[in-house]
Amino acid sequence: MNAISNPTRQRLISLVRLLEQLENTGKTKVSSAEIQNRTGWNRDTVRRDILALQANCGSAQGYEINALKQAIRKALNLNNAEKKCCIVGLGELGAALARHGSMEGSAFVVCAGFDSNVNRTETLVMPFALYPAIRMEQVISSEHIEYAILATDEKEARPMALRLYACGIRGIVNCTGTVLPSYGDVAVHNLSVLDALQNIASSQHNVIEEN
Amino acid sequence: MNAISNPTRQRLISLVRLLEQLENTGKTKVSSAEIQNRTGWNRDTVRRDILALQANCGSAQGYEINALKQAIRKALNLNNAEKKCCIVGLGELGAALARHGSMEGSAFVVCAGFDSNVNRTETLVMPFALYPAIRMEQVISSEHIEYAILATDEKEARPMALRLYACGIRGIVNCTGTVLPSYGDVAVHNLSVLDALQNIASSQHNVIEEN
DNA sequence: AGTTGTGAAGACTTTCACAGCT
DNA sequence: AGCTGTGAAAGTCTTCACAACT
Repeated sequence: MNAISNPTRQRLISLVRLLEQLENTGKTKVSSAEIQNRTGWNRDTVRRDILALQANCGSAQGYEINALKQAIRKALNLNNAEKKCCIVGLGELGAALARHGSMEGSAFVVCAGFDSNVNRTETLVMPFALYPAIRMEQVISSEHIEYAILATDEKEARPMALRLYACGIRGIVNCTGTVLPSYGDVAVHNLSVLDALQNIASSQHNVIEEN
Repeated sequence: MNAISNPTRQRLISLVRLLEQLENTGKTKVSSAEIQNRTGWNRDTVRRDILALQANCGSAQGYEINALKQAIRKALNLNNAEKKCCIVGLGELGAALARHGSMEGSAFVVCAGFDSNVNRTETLVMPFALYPAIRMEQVISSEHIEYAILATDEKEARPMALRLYACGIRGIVNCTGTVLPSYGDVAVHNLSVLDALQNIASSQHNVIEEN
């Protein structure tokens, strides 16, 4: 029972999305070469990733899309009962992430939102319950919420994260600019548009210097 | 002139943010151990990362924060003239990213927004010019825009990306759910809250299975 | 005690090369 | 021709261990 490595897991998670998009075009088979075209990942790497699933869904005509999708979901535990999450911080970004909700069809459901501005929680209309931040620990515990999407402004990010660390949550997706560490059993994943821009720009800079 | 590796570059970019936050608390020195506490990165890795800068800003009392920050910025080309970017797709998410703008103080400036819905470009108020999507290629070229933040809905993501590939841009930060590859000289960085959630959840799943 | 800097070892990932199959 | 599956090689990254210094 080989564990699936981190890089492989990240690619497989994206691959599920790609497979869904390919299915919508009516395709039923896909080759590692086509996946390479669509994602930029080397085809050998793609085959190794799929091999790690031990799913046996490939043939000389390529992989069976539906079988592969199910195998990934099963291996990564992504088709189980709905995992509850909440959004912390209902500013413009938090509200956009909440409504934008590309979560449908996923194993996750947003079931609560918190903001320290009571005005915000009383006037916003969302398809889930909103609470003042002071009730956060209580609601997370009573509703058995496991994941948080953190979208406060930068100043509130650390204090809110410290509260989240302490209330039995399993993971945080941090959409604030503040860098936050994982803490004990609480996994943190930092997302930042600016970091992404800087990564692209500086990697191109270094490429130029190599020549 | 050793090139800086990808993992190192990503950490250094986040490290700059952390250093800024530490500076705001009045600190002037920081050790690799404290960086480990704040980020979760192993302290040996932190030291190696900083060593790659060849900046010589460490002593037995730790690193000089300001010198380290400048060294990273210089090595990664993050303090140069403003690099222009645009936002493609001005739905709720695009608008939030535009205004939320944690870009101030960075090497980037948003200077245009595009949407295929003319209503949107005419009624939204932003601190930069808005254009109908049909003018995208023309504006990107005439304004010398180098980077794009893609925030359309999923259906528009691929066609918009294909247009961006073709108009001389250097990089795209893709905030749509659609997986997009880098293409030629155009680097793409995919950002997804759902992917981040799934990563956290499935990594914890695998940890449990290992026991 | 603490710190950085660094060679060496270890662990991990990707890529190559090719067998076997359609 | 195409494809997957896979051992082996190559490449990359992290961690260990410790010298040198405050």
